[in-house]
Amino acid sequence: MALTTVDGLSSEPTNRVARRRNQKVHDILNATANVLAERGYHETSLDEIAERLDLTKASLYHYFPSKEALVTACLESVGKLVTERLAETAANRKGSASERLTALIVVQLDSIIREHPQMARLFLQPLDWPEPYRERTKLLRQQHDEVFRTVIREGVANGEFGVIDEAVAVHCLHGAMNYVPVWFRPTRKKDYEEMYMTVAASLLRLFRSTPA
Amino acid sequence: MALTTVDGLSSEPTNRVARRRNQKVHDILNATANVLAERGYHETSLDEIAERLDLTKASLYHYFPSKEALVTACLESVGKLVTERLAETAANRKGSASERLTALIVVQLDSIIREHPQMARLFLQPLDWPEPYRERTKLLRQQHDEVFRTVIREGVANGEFGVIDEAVAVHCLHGAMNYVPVWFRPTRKKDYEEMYMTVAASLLRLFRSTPA
Amino acid sequence: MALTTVDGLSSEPTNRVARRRNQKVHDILNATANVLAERGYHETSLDEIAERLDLTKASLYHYFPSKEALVTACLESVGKLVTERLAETAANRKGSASERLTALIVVQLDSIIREHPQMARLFLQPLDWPEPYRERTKLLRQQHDEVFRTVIREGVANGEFGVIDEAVAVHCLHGAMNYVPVWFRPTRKKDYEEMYMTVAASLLRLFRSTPA
Amino acid sequence: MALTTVDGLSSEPTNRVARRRNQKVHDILNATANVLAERGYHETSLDEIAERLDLTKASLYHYFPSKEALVTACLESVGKLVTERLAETAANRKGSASERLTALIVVQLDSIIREHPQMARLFLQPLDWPEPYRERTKLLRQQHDEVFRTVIREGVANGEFGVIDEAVAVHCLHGAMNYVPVWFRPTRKKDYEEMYMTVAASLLRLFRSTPA
DNA sequence: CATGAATGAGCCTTCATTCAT
DNA sequence: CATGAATGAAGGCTCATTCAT
Repeated sequence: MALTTVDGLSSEPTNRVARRRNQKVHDILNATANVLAERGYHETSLDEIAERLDLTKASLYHYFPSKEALVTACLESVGKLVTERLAETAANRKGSASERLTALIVVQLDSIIREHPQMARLFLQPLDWPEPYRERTKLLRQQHDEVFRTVIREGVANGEFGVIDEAVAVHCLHGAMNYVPVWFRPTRKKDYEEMYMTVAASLLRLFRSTPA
Repeated sequence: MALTTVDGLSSEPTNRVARRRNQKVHDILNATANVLAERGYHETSLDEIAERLDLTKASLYHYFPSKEALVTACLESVGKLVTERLAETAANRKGSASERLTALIVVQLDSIIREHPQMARLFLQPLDWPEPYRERTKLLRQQHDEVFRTVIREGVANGEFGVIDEAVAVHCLHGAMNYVPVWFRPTRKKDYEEMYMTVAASLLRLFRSTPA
Repeated sequence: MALTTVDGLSSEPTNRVARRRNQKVHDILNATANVLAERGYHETSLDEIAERLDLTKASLYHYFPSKEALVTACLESVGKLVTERLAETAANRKGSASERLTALIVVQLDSIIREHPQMARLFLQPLDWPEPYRERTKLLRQQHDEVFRTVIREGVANGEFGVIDEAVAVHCLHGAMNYVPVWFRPTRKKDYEEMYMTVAASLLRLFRSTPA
Repeated sequence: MALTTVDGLSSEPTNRVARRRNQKVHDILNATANVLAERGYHETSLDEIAERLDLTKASLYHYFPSKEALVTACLESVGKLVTERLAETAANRKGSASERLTALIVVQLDSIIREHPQMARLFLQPLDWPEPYRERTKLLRQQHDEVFRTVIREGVANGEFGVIDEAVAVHCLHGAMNYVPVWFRPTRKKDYEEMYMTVAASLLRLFRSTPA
């Protein structure tokens, strides 16, 4: 499974040494994301991450002080990426709220199914992660939520959407979207797009205003 | 092993012994469910289960041949309970499909939030469980799904409901419902009922037929 | 694998209770011998012995105070049986020493291969048994040896046999005989008799006096 | 009990790290061989091996992935050593077949009694080892056998030896030789050599051709 | 007598973490 | 920087043995 890169490192390194280090950190986060996606948190061992990088376990400790720090950094980096991609989509103000929400849903589904499968685990299954991670991932989820909330509020404001309880509706949207990887098994490449649209159309009904 | 009794006295002791054993099995499954709910599968150790029962780890092996067997029995026992409760609710044919689906959602939410918090993990998070459990829990989820599907089909048949894709809609319903424990934090007892109704009302929109 | 009975209990029990107990002890020793023969000492658990008797592990402790006592009793009982059978054979004074030694070898081979396979383990592999057994089995081996020694001495006395060192020759005989179960794999029933005779003929060469 | 070294590592290590590792592996195999020889397979625990090396059990897993792998490596390394020593002896074509077979027997006895007592267990007692080992040790025994067979065949070819059944005779030879550690208890150093010669002389009678 | 229950000690194995080189 | 080595803590499982009923 080829995943896109994962960390958000961007600030230009001051010198070659720092650049090298940043590159390495980037590689490590990438490998971590892959293992996390394939095996799930509890089956992820430092040994496996190190092996994929042709490194030793001990070397990982030069870049991250603990497994927790490594995994947290990985989650935050992936989370940031996904949220940014969503934010870009939301920033395009063209089209109706429905169209824009549909676009967000499609982006989210593509993220957690094809780009960053580990995120589905993160969003969906925080209960199964060890305590230390829960607080941190909560923040990630909130930022992520915010993007959806904005579009939904605009839809409500212009009468296109109508919800009983905004917070609840957003949570339901979230639960439904992140549950997709559990049941979706594509056989053809085309299946992805079809499923994205079907799911989006279904979920839009949570928000569309109903005629009096 | 029953010895042939010479006198006419029926052998009650065997019965009492069996009852005792059943009680103990029941207690063990209960303790297991609790630990599972509190810690999640991967943090659940036989030692902790045993400790809560004032037993040693080894004693658990008198009742279950392995951790896998114990957890599986626990899941199936709770799963059966939940599904039965749902089935009872569905069996009550009074009211519209909407009313009955609402009732199902409320029962399900109450089950996974108050009665059997460990079930949320089961329904929501199969990806993070070790391989041997996935197949078995899949069956449980399917039986569970079936109850909802039946009511939804009836709603569709009588024109009350209209869906784009039944399977997708049911999956979305499930994802949304089982995600509730992740975000819901009640402060007052009354909160539960309110939330149940709000969530149910929101999710019904996934199914209600929209006017042409 | 059906083995013949194993203990040497014979002294007439004084009453019915004692007779019952003796019968039970007899059964237990038999079952133990079977499990020992099939699994070897280290794979033999009290649970398996008990199961074959439709008893519980705890019940075995009514008859033997420990696993060690049970196994020891079993070994001694089987050992006695085998030695007695050998002694009977040796007691028949007809024939040359060669003929009589051949008969002993055949009896011994039949004992450890068909009748009491567990004995082969005992005679051959005392090194792998826990310390407490070694001393006790040593005595058994000596008694067993004695039967062979007697016939061999007679052969030496009448000039039929000639050995360099009697003790060494007897040990060699023993090692060779008890090693047979390791390499012998019969395909037809007839194979047994053929092998017995071939082995006996080969081993007799250890003793037959050589012409000057 | 002091044993000679045990592994066959010879290819010069490329660097100091590799050399260190090889040395450690060598030490571990040695310690394993010692414990195996003293306690037998079933009483051999990783803890005891580790303790003799001033290591923890976990450290052993840096060198061998399992107990089975460790023991197997140990057996193969010792087996190779013994077989090589025998092969060297057999390669010396000087002398009659009798003389050469005598030399082989002496080497074998010295190997299993003084050099590698654990080997006696291996050759003698495969029945008591867990299944996974049996196949592997079978091969070792066959290679080992082959050396003896070659010399015996030569003796037969030149009329010096005459056997009823070659395979049976070789098996008897093996059984007798490997049984020696069970009964031999030396009191003086000189005893070893005396016993070697006595046993060899006795066993040669299994093969020497008898005058018509 | 017989048994179900309970246990303590022991075993193999895994893994995040530390440290000297 | 990188690594091989080492480890402590923990986990699942087995089994001979004890004991109250």
